[in-house]
Parts: sequence; structure tokens; C-alpha cells
Amino acid sequence: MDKSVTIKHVAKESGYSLATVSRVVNGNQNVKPATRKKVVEVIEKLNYRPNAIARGLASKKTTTIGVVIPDIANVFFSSLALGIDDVATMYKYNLIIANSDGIEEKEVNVLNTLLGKQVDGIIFMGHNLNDNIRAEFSRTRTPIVMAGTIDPDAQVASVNIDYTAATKDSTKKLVENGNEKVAFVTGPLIYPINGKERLSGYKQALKEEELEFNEGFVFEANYSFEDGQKVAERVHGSGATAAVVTDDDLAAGLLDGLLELGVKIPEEFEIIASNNSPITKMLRPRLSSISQPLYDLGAVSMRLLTKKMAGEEVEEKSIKLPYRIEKRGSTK
Amino acid sequence: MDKSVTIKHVAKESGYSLATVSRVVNGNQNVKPATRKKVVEVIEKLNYRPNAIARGLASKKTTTIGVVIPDIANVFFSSLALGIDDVATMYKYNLIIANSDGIEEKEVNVLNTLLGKQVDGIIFMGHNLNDNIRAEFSRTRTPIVMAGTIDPDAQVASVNIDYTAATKDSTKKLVENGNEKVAFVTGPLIYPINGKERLSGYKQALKEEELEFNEGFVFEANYSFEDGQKVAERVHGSGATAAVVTDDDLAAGLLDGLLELGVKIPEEFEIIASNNSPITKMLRPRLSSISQPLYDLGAVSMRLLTKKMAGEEVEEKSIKLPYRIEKRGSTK
DNA sequence: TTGAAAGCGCTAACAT
DNA sequence: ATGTTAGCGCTTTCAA
Repeated sequence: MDKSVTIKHVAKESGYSLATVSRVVNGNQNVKPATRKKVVEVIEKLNYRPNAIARGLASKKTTTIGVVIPDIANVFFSSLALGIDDVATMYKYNLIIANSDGIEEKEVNVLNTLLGKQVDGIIFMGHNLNDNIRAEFSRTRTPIVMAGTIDPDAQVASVNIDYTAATKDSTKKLVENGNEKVAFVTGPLIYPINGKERLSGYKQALKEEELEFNEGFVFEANYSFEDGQKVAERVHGSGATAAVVTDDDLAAGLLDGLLELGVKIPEEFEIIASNNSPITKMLRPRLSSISQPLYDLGAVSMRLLTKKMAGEEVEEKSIKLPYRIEKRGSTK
Repeated sequence: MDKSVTIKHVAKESGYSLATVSRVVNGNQNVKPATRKKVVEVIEKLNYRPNAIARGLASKKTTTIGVVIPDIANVFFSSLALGIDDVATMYKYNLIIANSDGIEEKEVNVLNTLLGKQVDGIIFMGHNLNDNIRAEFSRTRTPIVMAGTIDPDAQVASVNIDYTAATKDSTKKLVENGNEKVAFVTGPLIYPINGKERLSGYKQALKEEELEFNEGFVFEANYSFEDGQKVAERVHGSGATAAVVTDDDLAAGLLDGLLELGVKIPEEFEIIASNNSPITKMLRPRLSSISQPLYDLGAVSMRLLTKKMAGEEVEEKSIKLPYRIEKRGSTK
């Protein structure tokens, strides 16, 4: 089989040296066209395929990027991954994607595996960035970019939207629609994206609208449809007439739970979701949502990584992409 | 940095040879415990991390699996990927995931890249298996397993459910519920999974129920919510009172379109979807659906691949996993 | 139980 | 424009 065809065979068969064949394979210009032609012919005849591993060892470049992802089956992250992949492909990189389940120990683990595999760069996605991870980051010279992931200390390069501002805008919108009691239905507050960024956006909005912050309107839950359903009764019972929800599945569950209680949406209760994922457009009523450019978040992260890998000094460490609020049926 | 710590440094620092250090790293038993201990200490002290690339070159194993996926942001495939990843991790393999967009040319392309990277095995997911791909498959000795992907000729190892039987069951169920006109709303018929497997299941059901097959009840569309919405009017206009839909997004769109037309679900129209993805449980009414064990499909594929990589001769080439029909609100 | 040495397949100076 | 050669960091006989 072609399993064993190496550059040596091609060299021998074509009558040229290893170096020349290597040049042809790598598109080096210092090769006479006639030579190139002959070599290419032999390559095709022998069905030679360069061994990327050997190449990687010799050149210290693997054209492979490591991607740490908390859950590949989660639309939010897989959408980012799609953007990452497209740009990576554009730059001839492949992706080693490693699931971390969002568990710190696994994150450290896969990070080390990826570094062992000599990836040229790493894109990290996670819910929060703890010290262990940060320690690993600082132990390597491999360029790293975080996508859709908050670094409270802004040490590592990252690409995000301004979650604080987005949440603030959403909250204000709901207040302006006439709701004096706006609930904040959030994923785990230990994740900085919720506990820091979004919560402070929510508070800022209340302040600017001259409303009191009230802990009773903050509902913490997991990112899931079921949790949304479960929390619906309490949210409704609190007297709130609107909610900013930090996750789409959670928002979908809340919607479902409220409808189950006979609450009219948006007449009696308004909802704004956070990721503008496909389900927001499939539910009835459609969910209004903060629209994050997920694909772009991934794409820009990867683009940034290529720059860092090329050794370009990047001035802007924390890139913020623009967001919108997509008005649909769940708000007035 | 630890970037340059190699096995040589460890050997020198510990006073042992390369071979011994290598043995320690690889858990070889022929090492005196005392020696092992010393070497391990040096490894930790120096923060040595074996270079997987060099190892791959020397050992001809990369502990990396190539995964070809048509769309990583599609729940169906990303759920499979999750199963693949879990089992891969269990066996200490990493995944290079390459998006093919379901385009033949790219599939061939990424396949070659993966082989060039000396992956130890390949999991292929696609909509259909054309001759080009099959040709590539037969040119390599790298083990390959197809996940959730039909090979009409059953040449390549694959893991699926019995789509024909599942579609037949669904159709019969609808007929038994009293529907004499059951529509078949399908993704592209050029995909064997639709054009061969599912369509023939649909036909078989009609035959067994002594109903005529009528092309007018077959609606071809793309796998998307929008296409479902668009086709709703035609489906309803055809006089059909139920539909088997080969994709969940498509089914969701059909549901939405029908509701828009004022059709009562399930009283006036019943729907059975095909993938039991999360959205089937989020819509109102909930979509009844064929339930494929997506995660398992991936997990079993990967498990099968490990066997093939270990050189075990696998008797069963086409593994069929069990399916169920999940009854929910969209059927009576 | 340990070590020496020959590669794995390729790239990248350095020569010519 | 082409060739020679010394590695890249590791595994793996083969000896000792």
C-alpha cells in the first residue's frame, strides 16, 4: 500500500535528492520547472503523501491547533467551533478538539495533552478561568486565545461581547417597556460571565432607571430547559413581570413553564434570552434575545491566534465584538 | 521555559540512559523501582513533557483519531461526536475533528489531510458515501468506521439504527391512528439514508397497511426549519393528515407552519420527527419522534474502531443499534 | 535491569 | 538550481 511510500522513494525514483523533492512538496521556488514536473509525476505515480508527523518533528510546526471545549454538543460552543474551524482551514490548520466537560481537572489534563502533541496554538473555551488553568497557561510559550470565555483579570487574550453592556441594555429595555420588577434568571453565579459581567449589567440598569436592586428577583439555575421550567413558578410568584435570562435553553424552559401556568407572553410577562441560538426562532412566541455573533466570536479568536502564532504583537488583548438585541415575540 | 526539556535532559540529569527514561515514561516493567523513582523525580523537577510528535514518528502511533463531520454545529452530528470523544478519551486517544460541510471535494480533502497526519484511525460521518470517498477508503490501511452514515453497499464498517424499520414503524403508527393519507417529508432524496432506507420503510408500511403509494405525498426539502415552514402549506393542501419527517429542524418548521395555518396538532394533523433532539422536547406541542441513541451511535463507532485498530477481526460490519418511538404531543 | 545505537521521515542550513 | 548532511525527540532492537 501507499503506507510506506516516503520521500526517499520519490527521490530515488525521480533521480533527484531528498532536498529537491522536499522543495517541490513545499512549493519552494528554487526548482526548475522541468524538475518540478518530473518530481510531481513521480509523486502521483507512487501516490506519495508527506508524513506530517515527520514534518512536524523536523520543522517544529504541526499546523494543528488545540481546542478546549466544555461541551461539544452545546450549540453555543459548537457554533464557536464552527467559526474557529473555518478560519483554521483557511490558514491550513487542523483542529484537535478536546472536551473538558467544564471540569477543572480535565481542563488541565487536556491542556497538557494538547501541549504534548505540540499544537501550534490553543483556543480555550470554558465557563470560568481558575488559577490552575492560568498557571498552565503561563508555563507554556504556545500562543493561547480564549473564545467566549471571560478572564476576570484580562491576562489572556480573549474574544467576547460586552456581556455587562448587553445585559444592561436588555434590562433597561424591559424597564422601559413598563416593567418595574424585572427578574434576572441566571446560570451559575460562580461563572464570572454571570456573577460578574452580567449581574453588574443588571444592577447598573436598575440604578440608571432608579429602581432598587432586590435579591429576591435574582434566580440562579443551571443552563437547562428543565431548570427553566422549574424556576418558572417562583419567578412568577415573585411578582416579576419580565426577565433577562442568561441562557437560551433556560429561557426556553422558563417560557414553557410560564405558558403552563397560563401566563400570557408577552402581555403579562416579557422575556429576553441571551444567545440568539436557533431555538429562539423556533418557539412560539419567538424569544427576543441578545444576539451574539457566535460564529464570528470563534472566527475572530482563531484569526487572533494566527497573529499571535506569527509573532505579531497584538495590542488589543480583550476584543469585544458588537452585539444586538433581537426583538421578537417575547417582548412588547 | 519547559519548551525545550527533552528526554536527553532527563537522562543526563538523572544519570540514566535515554532508554531507561523512555521505559519509565512508558510504564515498562523492566525498571528497578528505585530507578523509576529517581527518574520520575527528575521528570517532575524539570517539568518534562514527552513530545508526542517525536513519539509518533518513532513508534508509528499517534494516539490520534481523525473525525470527518459534515457540520459540527448540527446537534445530530455533535451528539455523535460527544459519544466518540468520550470513548476515545477512555482509550487515550485525541480527536482531530475536520468539518467537511458535507461537500464531496472537502471530504476527500480532509480525509487526505488526516491520513497525512498519521491518525491511527478514522471515523467518518457524512450524508452519502460516493465513489470518490470509497476509493480513498480503499487506498489506505488506516482503519475506518462510519458513524450514523449509510453505506448502500455495506463495504465499510458502520454503526447506525435500522432507518428503514424505524420509518416503517412510524408510518404504520400514523396509519393505525386513523390517517389514510400520511405524508413523507424528507431531506434530500439523493442521500441514501432518505432515498433508500427511509423511503423504502415508508413504502413498506403503506403496502402492509394496504394503502397506495402516492408520489404526491412525498415532500422533499432541506434539513432546515425554514424549509419546514415553507412546505407546510403544500403538505396541508395535499390533504395529508399526518407526516413522518426525517429531520427535527424540518419537523419543527412544519409544525410551526401548520400552526400558523391554524391547523390543530395533533387533532387535525400528526407529526413524527426522526432524531429526538432536544428541541422535540421544547416545542409546544412536544414532537413525537423516533429516538436514535445518538451518543451511543458515536460511542459504539469509536469502540468498534479501537477493535479494528487492535487488529481484531470484526465479524459484524454493519452494527444496528436499537431505536424507539417516543410518543409526545404531536401524535394522538 | 540497563545502555548503545540505529532509525522513524522530514526540514533546513550549508555547499556546490 | 540541486545535493549533502545533520539533526528534530523519541522508540526499539540488540547487547551486555
